[in-house]
Amino acid sequence: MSSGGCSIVWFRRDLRVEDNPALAAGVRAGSVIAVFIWAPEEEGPYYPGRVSRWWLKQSLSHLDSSLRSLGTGLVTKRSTDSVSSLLEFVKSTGATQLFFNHLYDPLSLIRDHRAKQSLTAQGVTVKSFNADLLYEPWEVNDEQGRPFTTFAAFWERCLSMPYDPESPLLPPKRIIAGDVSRCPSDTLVFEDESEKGSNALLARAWSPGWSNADKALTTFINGPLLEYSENRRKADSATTSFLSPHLHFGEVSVKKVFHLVRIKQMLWANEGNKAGEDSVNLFLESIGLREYSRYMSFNHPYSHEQPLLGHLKFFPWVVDETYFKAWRQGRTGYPLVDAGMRELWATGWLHDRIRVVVSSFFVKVLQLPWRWGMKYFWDTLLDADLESDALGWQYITGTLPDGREFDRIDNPQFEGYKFDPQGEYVRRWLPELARLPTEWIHHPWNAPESVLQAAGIELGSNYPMPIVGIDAAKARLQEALSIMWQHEAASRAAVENGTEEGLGESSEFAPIAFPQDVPMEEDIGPAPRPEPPRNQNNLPGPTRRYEDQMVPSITSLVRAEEDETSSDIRNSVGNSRGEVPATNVNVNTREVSNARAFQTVRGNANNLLPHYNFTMGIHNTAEESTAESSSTTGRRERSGGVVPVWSPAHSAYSDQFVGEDNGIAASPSYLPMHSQSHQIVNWRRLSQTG
DNA sequence: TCTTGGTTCAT
DNA sequence: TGAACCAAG
Repeated sequence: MSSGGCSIVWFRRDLRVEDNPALAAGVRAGSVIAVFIWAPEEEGPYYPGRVSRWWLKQSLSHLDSSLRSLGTGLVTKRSTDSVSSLLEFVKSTGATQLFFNHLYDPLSLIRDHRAKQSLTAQGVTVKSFNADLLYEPWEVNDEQGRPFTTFAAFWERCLSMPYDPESPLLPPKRIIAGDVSRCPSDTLVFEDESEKGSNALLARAWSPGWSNADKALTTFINGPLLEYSENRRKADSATTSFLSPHLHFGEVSVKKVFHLVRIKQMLWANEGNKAGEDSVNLFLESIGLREYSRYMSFNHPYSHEQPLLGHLKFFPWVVDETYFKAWRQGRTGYPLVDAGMRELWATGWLHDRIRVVVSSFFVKVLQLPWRWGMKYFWDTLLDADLESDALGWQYITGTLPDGREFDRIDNPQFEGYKFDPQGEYVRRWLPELARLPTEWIHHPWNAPESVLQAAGIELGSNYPMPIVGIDAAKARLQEALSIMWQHEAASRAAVENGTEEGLGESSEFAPIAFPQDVPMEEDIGPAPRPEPPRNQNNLPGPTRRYEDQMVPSITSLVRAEEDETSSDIRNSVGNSRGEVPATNVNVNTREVSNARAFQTVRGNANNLLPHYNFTMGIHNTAEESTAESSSTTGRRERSGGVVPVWSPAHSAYSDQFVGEDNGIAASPSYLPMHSQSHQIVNWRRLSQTG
């Protein structure tokens, strides 16, 4: 490759030296300057939560020492604008190349594209790579060359691709250090004083860093993997892989995971080990879901803030901060839900099953706006991952074509006996119920008074009554759904009659703000109130609001002319969905031709694009561009000359989903108002078992 | 072997 | 709720 020039390797969520194509490219090209830029403000509302920042800190120092032992250190920079920082790096080091690995969340897609353009304009050669997925999103398409819309089909295709995922790369043997004398590292601050105490506990349970990730992987594959299928019903986390935070920060490569698991798979298949095979399939499926989350994010950049199926726009969410608080604190009166929420609160971790239970309860029983829940997960989960969490919440909320039906409520009582038959999980996290016999552990409200007394429980006092009855919730949900469909129909009619006036302007559909700061209070406080009062419509619930809530809105859109209520979810024809922000204007020819492999973005006057504005006060790149989908079946771009630009997804496909323009004008800047909401968890109050 | 009714489980 | 699976007939 290149002639001993100096290259910058930009680390992000690929904090490993093994199987890191960007690093490998840098090493191949000559001397390397490894950089990490900490610019959390760029993430807008998704400023990483406390536990997540703790992990990042450890992981970076781990990476730094690995790099040092290979010959160079990690240069760290505090910044509010990654791209400017990169330009400064170039200036102060004379680097002639930039290498990095792809990310697929909307902000990264825009930022990385901008980085590529700015640096290219300075004469820097920029190359980017796939280090996060088995296959790039644009490689996986159906027969017609369109993206899949259901997970099963997507995953089946992944597993039967005509070519295997690339084999993982070995770590470099050594790295020639570039000259960094003129760009000293900044000391990055990831935690404040108040967070240190809580963070200290994390180190007991977790070991961030790529080589630890590697150990965790080996341990899992040689141990719990075999029984993964057997154990999946248990609420207890002990049998999970514990890889998700490692994977989130790219400490271990998915390709390597896949590779090693496949080896086991063949082994077990040869032995006729049925349990092993089942387990492998199941585990790979969860890897597949992670892939799918990137796939969805790439194809539908708004899926973290908007329902993909349009009718959900019209769901009348219950806006009740008391409910929200009860849920966060694990005081809903449903033991399984409460145990889960306490575990999350105390450890930043939750078994996947229980994530489904608590989020489903959140959306269907409490009928709180799903993005509140998603934001809370973001703030508290150790493995908080925007794409995965968005997929999960959309699944629960029934806004995916293959998601759960919205109108079926899972009963936490029954789920309790399913996932935690002996009540051990509940007893561990809800000490106040520890003495309750198993017979009543998942429905204490039915227990005879004498039993409660013997167990030292006073319902409504030291453990709450159910915050909402399941029957009441069912009725309320039916009601809400019928309202939703009415509105949906009305809106559709309005669109057809051309009388559509813009729902975004009606106050009824105004965005629902995230509750003012939601710190986890020091004390748990009194039991939440029981049934909410009826409102003026005689709905058995408190205030409802329409429109999907605006909570963590990364971007705000100025509405494109015609399309915000193309809420005909499945069949509407129309080409006006604006989902492609900004490829830039000055795309050089080579890039365009490469980019076309990704179905990229070029001029077509028919497509109106919304103008994209970052509202976080970080940048203001209101770029405009037009889009066209080319039907190229994705050509593989192994050495990656191109940053994946936002995929324009086929209109035929996209029309199944709500237009990714929600018609809501600028949201109030979220971050300034809620900058504290991530530092919330209080450990000391909770039992630390195990 | 084909049917059927009961279970289990949803990405 | 419905598809997929399994045991008994």
